[in-house]
Amino acid sequence: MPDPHGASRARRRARCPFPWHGHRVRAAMAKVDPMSDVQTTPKEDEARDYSATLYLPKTEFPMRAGLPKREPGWIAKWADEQLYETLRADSRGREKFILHDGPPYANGHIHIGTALNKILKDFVVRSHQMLGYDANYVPGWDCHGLPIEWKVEENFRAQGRNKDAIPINEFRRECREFATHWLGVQSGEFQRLGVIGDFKDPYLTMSFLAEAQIARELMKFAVSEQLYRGSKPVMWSVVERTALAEAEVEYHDYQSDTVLVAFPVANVNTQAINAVRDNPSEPGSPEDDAIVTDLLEARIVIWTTTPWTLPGNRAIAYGPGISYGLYEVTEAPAENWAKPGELFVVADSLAEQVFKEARVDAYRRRDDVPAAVLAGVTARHPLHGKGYDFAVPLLAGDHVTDDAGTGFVHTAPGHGVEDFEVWMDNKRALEAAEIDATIPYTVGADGRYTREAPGFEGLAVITDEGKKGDANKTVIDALVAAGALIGRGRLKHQYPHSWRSKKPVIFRNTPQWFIAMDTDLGDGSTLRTRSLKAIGDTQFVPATGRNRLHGMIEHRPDWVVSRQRAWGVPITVFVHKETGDVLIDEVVNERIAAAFEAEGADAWFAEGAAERFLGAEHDAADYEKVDDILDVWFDSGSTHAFCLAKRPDLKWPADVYLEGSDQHRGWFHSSLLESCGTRGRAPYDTVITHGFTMAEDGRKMSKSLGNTVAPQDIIDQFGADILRLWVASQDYTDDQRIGPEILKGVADAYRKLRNSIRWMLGTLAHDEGEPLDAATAPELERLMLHRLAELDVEVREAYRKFDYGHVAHTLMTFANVELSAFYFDIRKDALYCDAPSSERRKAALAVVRTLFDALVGWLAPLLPFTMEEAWESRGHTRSIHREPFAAIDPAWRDDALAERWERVKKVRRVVTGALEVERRDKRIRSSLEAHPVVRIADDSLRAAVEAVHFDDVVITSAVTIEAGAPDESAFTLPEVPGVSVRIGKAEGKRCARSWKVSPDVGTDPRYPDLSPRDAAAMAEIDAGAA
RNA sequence: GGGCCUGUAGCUCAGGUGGUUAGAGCGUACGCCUGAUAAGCGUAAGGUCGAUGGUUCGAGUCCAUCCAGGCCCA
Repeated sequence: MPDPHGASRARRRARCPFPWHGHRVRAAMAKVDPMSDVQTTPKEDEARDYSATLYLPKTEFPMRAGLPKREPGWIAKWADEQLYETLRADSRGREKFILHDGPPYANGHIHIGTALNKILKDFVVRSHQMLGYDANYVPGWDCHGLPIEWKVEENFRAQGRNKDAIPINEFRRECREFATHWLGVQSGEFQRLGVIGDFKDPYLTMSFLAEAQIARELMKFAVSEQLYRGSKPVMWSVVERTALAEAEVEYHDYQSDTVLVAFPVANVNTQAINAVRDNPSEPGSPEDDAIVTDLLEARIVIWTTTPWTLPGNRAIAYGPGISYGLYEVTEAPAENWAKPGELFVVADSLAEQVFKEARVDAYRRRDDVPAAVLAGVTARHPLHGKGYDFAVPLLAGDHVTDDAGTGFVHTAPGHGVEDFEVWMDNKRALEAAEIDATIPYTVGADGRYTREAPGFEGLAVITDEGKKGDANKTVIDALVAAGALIGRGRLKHQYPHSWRSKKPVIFRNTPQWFIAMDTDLGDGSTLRTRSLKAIGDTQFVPATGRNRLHGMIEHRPDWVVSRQRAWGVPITVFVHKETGDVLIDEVVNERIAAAFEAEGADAWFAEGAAERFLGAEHDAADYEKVDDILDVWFDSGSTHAFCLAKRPDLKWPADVYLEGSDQHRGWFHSSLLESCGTRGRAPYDTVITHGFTMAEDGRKMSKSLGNTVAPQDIIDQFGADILRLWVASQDYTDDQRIGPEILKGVADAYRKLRNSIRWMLGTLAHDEGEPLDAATAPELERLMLHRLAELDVEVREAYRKFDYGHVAHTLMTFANVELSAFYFDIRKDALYCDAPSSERRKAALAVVRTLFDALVGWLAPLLPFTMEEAWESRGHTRSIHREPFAAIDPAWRDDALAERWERVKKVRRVVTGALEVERRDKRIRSSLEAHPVVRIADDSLRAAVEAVHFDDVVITSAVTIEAGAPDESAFTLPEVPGVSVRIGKAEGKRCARSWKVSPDVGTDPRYPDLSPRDAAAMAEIDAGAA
């Protein structure tokens, strides 16, 4: 049997031994305009090469994008032509759509999460610009704060200079320079991603204007009396005389004294017990009486590794889920601290261990002590009668465990975060019980006891050298003397140390500034109620963000806004030395703000600042100038105030805030509080959150696992548009994944899309701009216009809903399935071969042009580089980014037509299936060799097929449609009942130009090797060239 | 440990109010074309819908528990 396949291969090889030469030859030919390169005198002795007479795709738009190299060129071009400024001018007077930028922190290079964030913002901005808004984007940077201070401090240390020895404004100047450097770096990195915005005039939290406005905002809180001075324990390094953040602390082994201390029960409130009991209908049952009587004789045992905090003790915390017992010591050595007959309350699971440490030989459990009973217990301080005569309430705390200690936690609200929180949570109840909720300042900045630790004043907890002082020993001695100590020991454990001095740190109570969540603002609302209402008025994408933010605001404590730092906006407040009142004077406040606007916040720290700002009206000697720095969250929470509200090219409130979902705790949160406190509503209408970027396996990226992906690497290897397409093809509201396989997939998808655009460009090289007339266009063209009308609605809606995944998936599927594999494939014959005068060809060109304009526009927000390139390749000199989305006539929509074509496509599938069998069995190779005979039982279906050029639709040289029941021996598809297809060989000769097989080839004697259509086309071409 | 959230083919995603053999694109394999050519077309394979238990005539869809992962707290 002959092998036609092999033979044809052999023939090709014989013609050209170097197959790859073909590319060059064809490429060279493709550059020649077929219109001017027509052979006018066909030679009779050899077959004429008609390929030069076809309207083949012709374009300089390369198949391979070379994005990493070429993208910077587009950026330079946009800068040259001042695209951003032009867009603003273009859209002057339009409705504004404002996405307000959440400021990244100005230190270090951007990472993949930052890139995702900025790209998403760019999608929002560009798509709304093309939807017809004035979508102005002003990027911003967060410039103050600790991390920059650390770096600057490090730099000074490298020069052998200590932070304390540097004048504060010199230090601040260095911080400013550091931030300036990094925001410059990041600005370049953002622009490299294709982000468009006002990079020449961004907003900075350290600009003088911002610093002035931030101070103004803070002073608004002072004026409305939402700002108050309270206290809070902070980690304190005695050696360095400074507060430390958690990140500045490292844990090292440390030997601590441990003590078991007994607190005598002072009072048992049976009412309180009953209030907590499951069955309050049985108050004062005999059982309870027994416990109460016993308890009044008993002592509650605590265990601590910091005996020096006992003067600061104000409460005892117990675990509501822990089972406690009342124990009696029955045997103990003489002279033991815990003596036979004494009663102690401890957690059951820890009793054995506690009594062992207390050197008790034998004990017995007398009774249960339910948590409900403990709720009503008040104890006495072990140093009662020596200046510690207050009540020590028992408080429920979820932080209490029964895996170590006694099941009771000695609570000194000034010396621990959890202690502080339990204390504050119970503040109202304590005050109701007439217990003073004030937290004492028992230890000073020098690490020594103050007057508020009676009997121990002046003793050092930690010395200036970082060694243990006498505090522990003295306190323990006092406890022994009071008979309160029942055990002691030593423990080596991990204990926080300063990362600089490596010396141990302590928690000590310090004055701090708070913004009250629950102060009545005069209209019955509080910051909390206002914020919760504002959350209700805000739209969240995804919707779950509302719950998350609501839950946080609902339960958060007052906002601590003070930091004992150097680099930031100061808390510009004066406190009267005697009354402790905050000075409220608008004249002073305005003096401060005006000075900041002119000189920056450094003015607060300049010589004579207090006198300058207080002026003649107030005596500076009467006031304390607060030198604390504002929490940077207050800075960024105020961006709406100094950026949105101040810039005439923006508006307040913003349409959209868009950040990572971690910002529910951060920027969304602080902006909401700030804005509700000063303006009564949120600074945004919509909050969009994105998830986090994970490695390919769905796990967190980490340097140690080596699964990190840097945006710079992706840009260098693939280009920014690939990174952007990655962003667009993910559901950003959830966590995303990235890695080599995923990027390869994105690059593949990009290449396919790019090729479809390239083909359109090549085809449109022959477009002479014949106007589109939908009414007279062939059905197939009208079908494509119908789809455009549908897509127009779909794409615009998806952009309005910020659903970029939907845009990307829809458009890529459309380009692949309906264009490349269907419409383009079918219309190649008409577009390549039809005569210059062909209406069909002109209609197809007009539709391809319309498709191109629509697609390039729709994709421009996602792929700004590639679409600009495509747009320019069409000969446009005006950037695609200045265009609105293409105007699509809604009248193009024709559902009846589309429905008919859906059925035609089904029949097409049967034909394609039948052709595949023929190909597999080597009866045909190209579909143009086939002549399908299609038998259709259903009349309306047959009519639909007959109404179209079905041979074109299935890309065969001929087709026959028959009525009748399906031929069982022919090819059928179960999902398309009533249709059978038999494939015959197309009869006649192959047309040398169109390659279609037809008995009519040679009808025109002038072109014996052509079909009539091609002959007529050639006649026109030859005549035109003559 | 608490709050919020996620888990559908190798990859990226669809799957209103529970209803026949769970879909798409890409990728893969195979075939065709060689006039989109480091391209284009076709066909096919590929899923215990994270797991288990329950509600129901019927669950990817509802409930519970568990597992894995994420963010924020502790």
